[in-house]
Amino acid sequence: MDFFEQMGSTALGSRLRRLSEQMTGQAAEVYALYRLPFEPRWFPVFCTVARQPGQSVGEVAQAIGHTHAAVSQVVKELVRHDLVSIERGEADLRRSVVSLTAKGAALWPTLQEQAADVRQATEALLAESRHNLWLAMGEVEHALAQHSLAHRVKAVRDQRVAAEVQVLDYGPQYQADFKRLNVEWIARYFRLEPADLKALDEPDAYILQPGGHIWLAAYRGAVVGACALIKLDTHTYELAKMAVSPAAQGLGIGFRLGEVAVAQARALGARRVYLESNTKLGPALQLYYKLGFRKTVAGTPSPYERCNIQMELPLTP
Amino acid sequence: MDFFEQMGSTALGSRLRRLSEQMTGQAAEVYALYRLPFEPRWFPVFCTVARQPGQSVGEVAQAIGHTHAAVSQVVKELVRHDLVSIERGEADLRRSVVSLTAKGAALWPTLQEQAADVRQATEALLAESRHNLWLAMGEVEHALAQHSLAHRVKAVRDQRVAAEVQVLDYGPQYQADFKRLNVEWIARYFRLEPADLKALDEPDAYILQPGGHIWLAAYRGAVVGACALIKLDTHTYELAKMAVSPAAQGLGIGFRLGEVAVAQARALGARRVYLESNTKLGPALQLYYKLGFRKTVAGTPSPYERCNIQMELPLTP
DNA sequence: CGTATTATTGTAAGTACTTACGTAAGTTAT
DNA sequence: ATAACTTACGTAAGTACTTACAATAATACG
Repeated sequence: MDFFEQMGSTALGSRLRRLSEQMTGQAAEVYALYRLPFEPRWFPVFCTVARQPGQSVGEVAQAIGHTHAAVSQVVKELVRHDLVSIERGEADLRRSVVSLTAKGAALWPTLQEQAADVRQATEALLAESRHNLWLAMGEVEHALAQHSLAHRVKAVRDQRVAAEVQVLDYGPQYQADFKRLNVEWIARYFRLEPADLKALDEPDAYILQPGGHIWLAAYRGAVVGACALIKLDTHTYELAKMAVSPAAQGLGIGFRLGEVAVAQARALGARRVYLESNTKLGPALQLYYKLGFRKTVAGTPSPYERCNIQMELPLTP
Repeated sequence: MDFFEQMGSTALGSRLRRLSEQMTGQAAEVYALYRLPFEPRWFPVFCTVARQPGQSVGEVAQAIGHTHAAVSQVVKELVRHDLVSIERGEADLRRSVVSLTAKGAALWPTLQEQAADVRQATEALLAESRHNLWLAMGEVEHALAQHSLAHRVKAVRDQRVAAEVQVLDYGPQYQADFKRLNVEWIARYFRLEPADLKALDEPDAYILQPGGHIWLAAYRGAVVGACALIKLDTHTYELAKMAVSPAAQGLGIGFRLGEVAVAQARALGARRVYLESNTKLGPALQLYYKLGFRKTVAGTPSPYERCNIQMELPLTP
């Protein structure tokens, strides 16, 4: 038990499960108290049917928030115990329309009475606490519907990672890293082309001298990302050589590099930033989209075979 | 979903379950986010072992509040994934001592980091709500440990039933009920004896005239319980002919009748109330005990074959 | 010292749901 | 009218635990 205390809310899911098991276990005792030949898990289905007979399996599932499969199974059991009966739908023969049998109808008043007692007891239980469990659950469900847990955790991690990621300006000492990171992904998805090697081996001559820029991203002592901005003409720069090592992908490093490059292009007075990519590279395209790039219709021919999509980001001065 | 709104807290268990499922489902997404080859359900076990290696299966189960069987299964899976290893205990060969493998140890820092992120995210999630779910769960768990749900529901029901149960003084119109209720249980557990029939057929002559009393309990328009007080001598009354119809048992009707009888005995100046019963009748003996009766050592011989236990309640004037 | 009891674990089966999938009935497009 | 699809349902299998039971080791008792 001390696990929960130590882990705190990390184990929220486990703890919810444990409490729900405790509750359902005790629910069985409650039925025993009333000596009803009835299992707790039947309650939602039975109750829904009793209140409004003639609903189909799917409708009941909708009402209680379970799957149709679960309802189907419970209904089967209820039929076995002669508490409900099913008929084919009149207009629609696919539907299984459920209604109470005489035995089920006879049970219903007692069950309602018991439900009222349970309700009063749980309401008293909830009222005992300073923090109302029922309302708290409602709030958490609502919050999770807005942003999933994964989304929230990602936000936390991104913030933590952001503090640890450094974007560095290019220097000759990074040429090897620059080449390694790009070769890594090009070789993984395509074939290295001569045009690649020229720029990767001599970034100074092919990128920086013509008025371009290169950045690298360092994370925990390793260089894990790279990105370049190549000058095409006075008003146009190309975002190229974007690479993040697989181990560091998903940490928002590409986005950070892209932001820096776009900011620099804007500072240099560019009217648009252009890029070429391949539709096979889903996550990369998504990143470009998030940076504001949109697909261009017609395009300049590319020196790279692998490029089958062109995007651009117009910059308003 | 409107089921929850309509049923309110009656469905507390179901709702807890649903929320916990939602949480565990999203937990899987979180692991995917970190690209860890790790399943959420392993977490408590793995974490416990990583923190303090060399614990046995039973000890881990104790720490995380699951059964040893669950831990055994998870450990088996973790072994299959080469994350932990098990050895026989040194002093005690029954114990399965669990520790991390090299691969498991390598995973641990990342997992810790992830856990810290999850914790921060869930804490922010909880902080968003006015009613703190974590604290509310703690309070409810505590409250349920004090009194189980069944106990609470029983209290509610007893109160409701008490208002509907009426204890009636005997009149000739109840002779048939008085006989029926007693014959019912005597015939069920034993054989009717001549002494029974005398008192049941002519309660006036055999119970009331000699200075005794008879009460009946009515519940929802039916007479469902009976009980008599027979005068043995100036200072001693016998509690007898206690009967509650099976359908109404467990509603505290016997206790109500017993209380009335004992109060009357006290009002009549009795020093003790005596009764005879049979050890086969467990619930009845429990009722007598709750009323304050205790087993007597030696006893007067009984006219009834079925009596093998005698109890008495001393009354201080 | 042998036997009865207790402790520790693993395995099987159950629980109350889920997801995945197949079948039959209905609906829409050609 | 036929093909292609969508919908409703039931069945099977999975999930993450549980309880029940069996096997083996340790300990207590006479």
